[in-house]
Amino acid sequence: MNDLDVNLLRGTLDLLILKALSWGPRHGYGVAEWIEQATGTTLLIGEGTLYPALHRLERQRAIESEWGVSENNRRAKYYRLSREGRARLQSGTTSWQRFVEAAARALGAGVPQPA
Amino acid sequence: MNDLDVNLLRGTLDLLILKALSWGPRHGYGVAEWIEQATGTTLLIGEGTLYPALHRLERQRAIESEWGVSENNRRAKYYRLSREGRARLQSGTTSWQRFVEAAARALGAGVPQPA
DNA sequence: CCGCTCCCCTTGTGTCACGAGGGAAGACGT
DNA sequence: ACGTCTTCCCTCGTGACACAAGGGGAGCGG
Repeated sequence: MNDLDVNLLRGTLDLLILKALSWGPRHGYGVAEWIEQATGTTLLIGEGTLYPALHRLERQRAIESEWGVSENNRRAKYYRLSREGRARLQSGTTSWQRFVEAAARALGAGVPQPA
Repeated sequence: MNDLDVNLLRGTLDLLILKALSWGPRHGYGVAEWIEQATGTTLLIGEGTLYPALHRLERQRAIESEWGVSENNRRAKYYRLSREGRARLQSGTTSWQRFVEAAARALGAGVPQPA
């Protein structure tokens, strides 16, 4: 059905990850779970999407990692928001909203009757 | 300021173009103008972004083109929405809204106090 | 005839979501 | 002891695409 959703994630995924970590450290797997649940299973993040994104954010110093043990007694890498990450979450969310509002306004205007 | 807007256009540009044409034929330049104006100059579409997108949509039979003369007496290619294009505008807008709502819900939840 | 605006186009570059792969290690049943 | 399942990590190749930087032609006003 919705094979068009593709690409929409661009520019939003990073924000979702940062938001997932805004309540405290989480391991990668948990971030994906949070996103799925927080969006009512509308957004499903594959591992091939998630992990590169985490590494990217870490390289950009938006998040920091530390090995630990999960609640299921598994080896897990816990990510935590850095100060820059928190700032980026805020400014990013703001401009995301600006973008969405602008686009929604353009897309939402009255639809002319079809033929 | 907002150098972060980048990438957000992905998956939205096509819809904006289709929407621009939903009121009648327009040439490429006019499409860009419409988008800029309809979004309150929040979204500025470069020509290197616009024309490939138009060609893409035409290749996908969402729009059709025809050479003509602009209101400024210039040679111009006019684009018109096809039936498929109109259908795609509708379904695309719906799933765009679903995506945005889901993301907004996830991003909008209460922000924990910083440190 | 010079510059400006309008209007068209292409190529190269980088980013990135995604699918498909691979692996280790705890838990659990038999 | 030994599959199998789940949790958790990772990488690589591919395709899509926004964007900047180029190039051009043609009307128009000075």
